[in-house]
Amino acid sequence: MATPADLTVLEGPADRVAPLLLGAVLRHDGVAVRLTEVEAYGGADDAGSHAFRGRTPRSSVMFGPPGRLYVYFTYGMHHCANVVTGPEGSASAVLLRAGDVVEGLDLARSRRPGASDRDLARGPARLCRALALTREHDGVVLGEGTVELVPGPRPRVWETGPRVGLREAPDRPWRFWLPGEPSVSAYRPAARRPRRAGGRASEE
DNA sequence: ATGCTGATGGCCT
DNA sequence: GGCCATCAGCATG
Repeated sequence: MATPADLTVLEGPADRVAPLLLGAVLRHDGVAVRLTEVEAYGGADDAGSHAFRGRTPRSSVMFGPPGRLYVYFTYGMHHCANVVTGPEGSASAVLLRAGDVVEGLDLARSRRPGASDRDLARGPARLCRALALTREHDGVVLGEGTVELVPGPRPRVWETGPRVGLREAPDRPWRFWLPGEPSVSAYRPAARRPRRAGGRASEE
């Protein structure tokens, strides 16, 4: 059994920690993923953060100490995982957007039927699926249970841009990724929902 | 390659 | 009741 990974890197604010997680390996239940794309959330004035309007049942883990997983459920079918960073109480976290499967390839394939290897963990919900992370893992302490995070060498280069799928704070370049990685998802501005045509003319 | 859209349910006002 | 830190499928160029 290996010594626990040093996670002191997580103690800083999310936008400073996020790029340092590029290249880190997250392992759970037979599959490990090397992170290639992440996003920072939280802090005092991030309108795009789940914590922006204060502590709620869903976001409460974000307000706790760094080194835990914050996993939420969205769109009625998808899970997304974050690593909570510091300082404690700042409600900061790094969303794990994409990675490469580096262990347990066959298991990951079986969890994502029909997906190409490149797509196995390309996108936050796909990454959770490949790693079998669900709301059951919300709040777990990294390294103490079945979820392990092993930081890699400090990345030397990365790129930044606006976060994906957010209407708020499109100007804040808090998405970080490794250049040239096939598993990095394409940028898409937040979809504005089509309102149902003009009013209530539609029937049921 | 890009673009739209439905699925589907928890979360929050 | 409206809004999603999304994805797959299908359409089109």
